[in-house]
Amino acid sequence: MGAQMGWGIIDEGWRKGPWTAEEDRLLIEYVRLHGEGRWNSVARLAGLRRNGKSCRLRWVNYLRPDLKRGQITPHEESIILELHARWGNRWSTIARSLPGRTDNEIKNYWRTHFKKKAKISSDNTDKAKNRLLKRQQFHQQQQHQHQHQHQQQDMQLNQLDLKRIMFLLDESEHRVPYIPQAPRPEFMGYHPNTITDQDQQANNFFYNWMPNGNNNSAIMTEPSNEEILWDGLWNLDDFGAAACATSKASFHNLVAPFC
DNA sequence: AAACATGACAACCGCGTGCTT
DNA sequence: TAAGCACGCGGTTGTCATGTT
Repeated sequence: MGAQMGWGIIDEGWRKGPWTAEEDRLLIEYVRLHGEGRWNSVARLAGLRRNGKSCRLRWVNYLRPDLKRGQITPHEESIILELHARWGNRWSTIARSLPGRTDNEIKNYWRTHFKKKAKISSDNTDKAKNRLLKRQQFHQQQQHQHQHQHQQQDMQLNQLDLKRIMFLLDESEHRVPYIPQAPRPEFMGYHPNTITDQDQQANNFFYNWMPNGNNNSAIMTEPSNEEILWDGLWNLDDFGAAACATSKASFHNLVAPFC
């Protein structure tokens, strides 16, 4: 997609656009030798014609060895939804609760999977929002009166949420033996139709770099009841209704009071 | 079969924050 | 204390793949 469409161009001395396998190799080698950070030195020390920002992004989002690859699992999905309900678009905060997932990945996932549903339902939920606002105003008044009490309660809630998230993740780990998939060339940002021997070589380097021995045969178990439930919920037109429907399970602390 | 729409994802950009000098 | 720098974050854009008409 790149060069012919204006990508891969040199801008003020810096290369832009999709990364090549060779660039990845150089960056991985750089981090292996010097560690993360000092991204602005990468160009000089690693011989890359990329600015520090670009290098950091590539490392954080694709090359870090602890990254999961492959589709977001239903359990991760439920966690994303729950944490987004709590924190909003604080993707990095959400990502911290999902080991191996990046803020960029979660952000993209949210935009493509949830935002449209939310938009569709927004018209239907305007009234609900008004109710929510009124309740929040009421709640704020209460908070003035019992601020100290609420602070303590919030701390307890956060701890409970964290525990539940960890539980969901644990459950997920045990039920779904997740095996990170080797990324397709296009996922790596390379041009699938123009992969050279050098690219292939560097790609092999990447596979060896990734832990747990990547292969493409992700093992999936039968979906659990909860997964089926969530799968069904995504198909509901009224997102708000979905949220209320799941209040017992995942939204207990978040939306149940307003349903 | 072609045109168009949508999904998915990589990458860039601008801004805020915190650290260093 | 202020200025400069590095880094991180969230929003946005661009491109290809896939599905639909």
